[in-house]
Amino acid sequence: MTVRPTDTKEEILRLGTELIQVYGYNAFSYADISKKLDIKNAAVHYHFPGKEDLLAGIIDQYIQRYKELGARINAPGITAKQKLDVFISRYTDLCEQNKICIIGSVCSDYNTMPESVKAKLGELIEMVLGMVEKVLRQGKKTGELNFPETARVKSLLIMTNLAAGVQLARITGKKDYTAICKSIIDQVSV
Amino acid sequence: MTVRPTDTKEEILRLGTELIQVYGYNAFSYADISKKLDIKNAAVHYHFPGKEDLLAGIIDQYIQRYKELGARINAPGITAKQKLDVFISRYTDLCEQNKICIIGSVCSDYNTMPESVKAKLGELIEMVLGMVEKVLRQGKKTGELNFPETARVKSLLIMTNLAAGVQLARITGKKDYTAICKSIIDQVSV
DNA sequence: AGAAATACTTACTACTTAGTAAGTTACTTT
DNA sequence: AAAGTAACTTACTAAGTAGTAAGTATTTCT
Repeated sequence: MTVRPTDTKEEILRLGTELIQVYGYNAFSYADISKKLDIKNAAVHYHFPGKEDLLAGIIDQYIQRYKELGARINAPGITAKQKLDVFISRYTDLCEQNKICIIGSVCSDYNTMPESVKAKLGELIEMVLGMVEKVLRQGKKTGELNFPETARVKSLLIMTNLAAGVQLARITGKKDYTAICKSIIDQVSV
Repeated sequence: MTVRPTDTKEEILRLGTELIQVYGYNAFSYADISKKLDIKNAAVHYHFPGKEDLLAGIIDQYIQRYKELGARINAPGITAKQKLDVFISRYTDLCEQNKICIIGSVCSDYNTMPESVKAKLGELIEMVLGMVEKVLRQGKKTGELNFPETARVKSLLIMTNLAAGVQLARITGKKDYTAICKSIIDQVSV
């Protein structure tokens, strides 16, 4: 088992993710990727034959990372509030880099995507919502958190606040995003 | 004052708006517009020299319509809750047509836009937020509505719920959007 | 009636787009 | 050592992109 000579494929995924978060899916081309990585555009096609394959790969990687996050979160000794903070901080990180969530970004172009990618995106969203829902439900059960809505609906409210919050921050500034985050915490605090 | 022989310019604005709401700003071309309106693509360029001029025109029209909405809302005899419903129903209409809010749509492509359009988009958002904020503040004052946050922050929370709610509905279905709307109302009810 | 403006069409250009087929290099397996 | 495979590059194509210059028909102004 030798060290991989190159990790071009991973670099493409990384840059592709960034381009979606910064400029949007239909606003970047294979040329943008190949130029920045100093490879030929055919090299990008070698790893991801079509642009939809690249998008599928990016979403797959996102799903994988959320799964890892889920495993980390389930370690003992972490409070529900801390778990919720983990989700919020992912969006805060995006906000600070002037990026937006890929789900929100790709959603604008949703109707230009093939069914296979639409399904993958649905899988990702349901996973994230399910994870937040679980944290909320458990937090409510142990008395750590409190809110009048069901855990499912509260997860919808929180995730829409965060997703649109980072989008808004781009235009009106980060102050609004900060206020949103503070309110999310306040709303579930006992 | 005669009847305009054609209203091509308005048809372009209408179709452009629809294309942004359905496919996204960077996913449609002047050819999409000219084909559907059965005109030549140069005719679109005649009315809107560049694509950014078209986007600016679309946002201007949006601002105009929100101003009209604001005037209608200020008529006597309308309760704060009814006013809030007017805003919500605009998003509900979008949701039913599988469209998303142009603000949310264009936000993905924000960094591909010229400064002039960015400024216009900021103007639109501040206007909408300001209008919702005003409704909330007045409703709280008269005792019609109640919420722990400031009117500004509550308007941020509601608008992010709605904007991301219609985006989400595209992928996970309209049921989630309906639940979000119900919660928004419940949260401000006394 | 003549001039000017409006709202286009015709006919194009330069460029970018995703995508491909065939060749090259270097490492790995047999 | 030969064959195969992985990871590319070279060199191209067909289609689409925004955008323009010049011409035309129709209405409006003077």
